[in-house]
Amino acid sequence: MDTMGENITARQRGTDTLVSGFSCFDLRDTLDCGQAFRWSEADDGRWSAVVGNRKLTVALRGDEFVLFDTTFAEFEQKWRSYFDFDRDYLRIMKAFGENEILRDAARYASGIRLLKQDTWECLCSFIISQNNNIPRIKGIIERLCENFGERIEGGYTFPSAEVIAGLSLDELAPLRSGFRAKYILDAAQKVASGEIDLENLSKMDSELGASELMKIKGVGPKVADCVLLFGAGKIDRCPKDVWIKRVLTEFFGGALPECALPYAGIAQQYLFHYARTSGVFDR
DNA sequence: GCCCAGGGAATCG
DNA sequence: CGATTCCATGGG
Repeated sequence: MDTMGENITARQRGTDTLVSGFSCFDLRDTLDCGQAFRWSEADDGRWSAVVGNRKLTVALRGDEFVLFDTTFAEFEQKWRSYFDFDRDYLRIMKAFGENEILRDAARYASGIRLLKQDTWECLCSFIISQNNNIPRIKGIIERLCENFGERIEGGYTFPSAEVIAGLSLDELAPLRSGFRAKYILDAAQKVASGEIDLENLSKMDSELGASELMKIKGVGPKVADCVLLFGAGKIDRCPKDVWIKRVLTEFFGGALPECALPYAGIAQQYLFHYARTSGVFDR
């Protein structure tokens, strides 16, 4: 099974939860690779983000992953699936070994894990991502949360579709999101009204889910695939952004190799990171 | 000033 | 159909 885990162990120590037994995990690779936009690193090496209704702070210490101010029960209920600890990344990387480029990319980006994010936040974030760069995407999302999210200890939550749906285009102006503001509004209205049911996506056929999502203005194949992959657990989706298109044409003759297809989303993450930051395309 | 950025809609031919 | 062009904004 592709969901078989790595036999990780988690235990509570004081107010923190400690996890060990995973094989592939690097915080920068995972939290700053462009799949999620709210994580940031502090001077002491800890990473923090508001996830759902609370702010979470984590760190990697040796071979242990620390979740601060977290109970074991909360880890089991929320963070275990958020950090994708029920997946055997080592076995997937082994499968990728059949292809040389994929093997290199997987080795280069081996610290990436897929984060299971909130579907609505994911939809909104990747609408904002279109024809945009990552630092600016982060800025727009930050302003979205500060302006319309709920104030909590240490930050702001991501505003609900219902809250956004009640706003006007003028009220979204402070985001400075450009032409994307009307897309954010259309997404919020379709979700809040129930016209689009994001909760169903994980159970739905992926192609059907994609066409549902593409009813939203500003959502095309790429954004839809990002929502399915990062927000609905559809591991076989491969969002085709400019980098992946370039990798596919220059290295793979247009499509991912057979060995990558069951985990196309993970291959996509490895290749995206590899293409963008390793310098393979520089020359 | 010019280019581009985790695309997609509108408008061509 | 496929191929261009435009879209707001900000950083290099």
